Amino acid sequence: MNRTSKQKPLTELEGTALAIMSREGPCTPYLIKEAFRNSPSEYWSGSAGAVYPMMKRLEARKLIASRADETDGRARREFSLTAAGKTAMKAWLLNADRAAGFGFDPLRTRLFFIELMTAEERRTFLGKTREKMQGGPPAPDTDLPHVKPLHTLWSQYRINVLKAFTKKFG
Amino acid sequence: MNRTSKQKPLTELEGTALAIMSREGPCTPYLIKEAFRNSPSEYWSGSAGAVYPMMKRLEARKLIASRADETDGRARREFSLTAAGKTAMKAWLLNADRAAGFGFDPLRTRLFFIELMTAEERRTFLGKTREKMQGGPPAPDTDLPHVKPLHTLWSQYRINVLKAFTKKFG
DNA sequence: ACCCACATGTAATGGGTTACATGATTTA
DNA sequence: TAAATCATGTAACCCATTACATGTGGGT
Repeated sequence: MNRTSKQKPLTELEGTALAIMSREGPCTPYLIKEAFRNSPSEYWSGSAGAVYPMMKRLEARKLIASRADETDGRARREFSLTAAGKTAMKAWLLNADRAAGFGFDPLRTRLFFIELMTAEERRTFLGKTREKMQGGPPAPDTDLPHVKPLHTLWSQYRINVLKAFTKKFG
Repeated sequence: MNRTSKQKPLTELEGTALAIMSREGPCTPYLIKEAFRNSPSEYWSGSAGAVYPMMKRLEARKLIASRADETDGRARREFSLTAAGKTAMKAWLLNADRAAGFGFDPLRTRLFFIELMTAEERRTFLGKTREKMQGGPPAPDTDLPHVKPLHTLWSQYRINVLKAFTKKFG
């Protein structure tokens, strides 16, 4: 058993941050923070209090390395992946057990308790939710060819589950 | 503005716990804990350290009330919803803004970074993930007519997204 | 001049995880 | 009788949220 396999596994936040750095090249914690904040998912808050300490942790674990960048008056720090960081990122990314997990869905949770709604509440709830989902957050702005289709596919899938469920139990 | 609208909103854990109590009638924290633990989603850990303190919080907020139950030698406490608890539960359950949110999905997160995988890693990852999803957790055992279909529907749709994505970008 | 975006961080607080501690009852 | 399940809880630790603090640079 080598050293890396003894390391405790990355959290989803940490793994995603490493993946962003791998995609974007050297970047500031601010960019990472904004990437989370701009995510269509409310799960990723992108708060400074979460991101800056996490970067410190990742640096302490030597998965990223920083250098100061003083091209202008602004105090910037740029972080890049170390070799160990890339290995850890790959292990996180390719973790099929994690990937297969259900995660958390606020709609799914509520639909499991649909019997607690009256007929009218049910109608209103399903209608409103569908509206809000159809006018949901826009696809992220990127050049990568798979990102927008994935966003669309996922949004559509959730709307379709809601439609199918409504037909049966609405 | 009345008193309840000033209360800070329930977390998903708290809302779900109230919904379980509403569905099951008076129940022990142990039952609540097990309900979370048996959830197909890894998001709901169902740890004692999360559930017991939460019940204490909900009782302090007078959303639930407890009475001792000493029918046998075991020290049991049973909690039931108060009127305020039912109101709070309904507000949580019918929150369409929350319901429409993306939540968190470990597969979606990883697919957004598919370009960081080599062709072979991609094949292996997509294949393994699909297998694990198809042999996923069984539908919860219940008499409620909508629960099993919802579980099936959700699992199937998620597998279909993976299939569609694989066809385009695998 | 003023505001917004860029940019970095910390302090207090809240709450979840892991591990521990205890004891009764059921099942193999 | 030994193990698993029922049943309740706490303590130490970790980490995310909210709010605060500070300062630069660009646009109107």
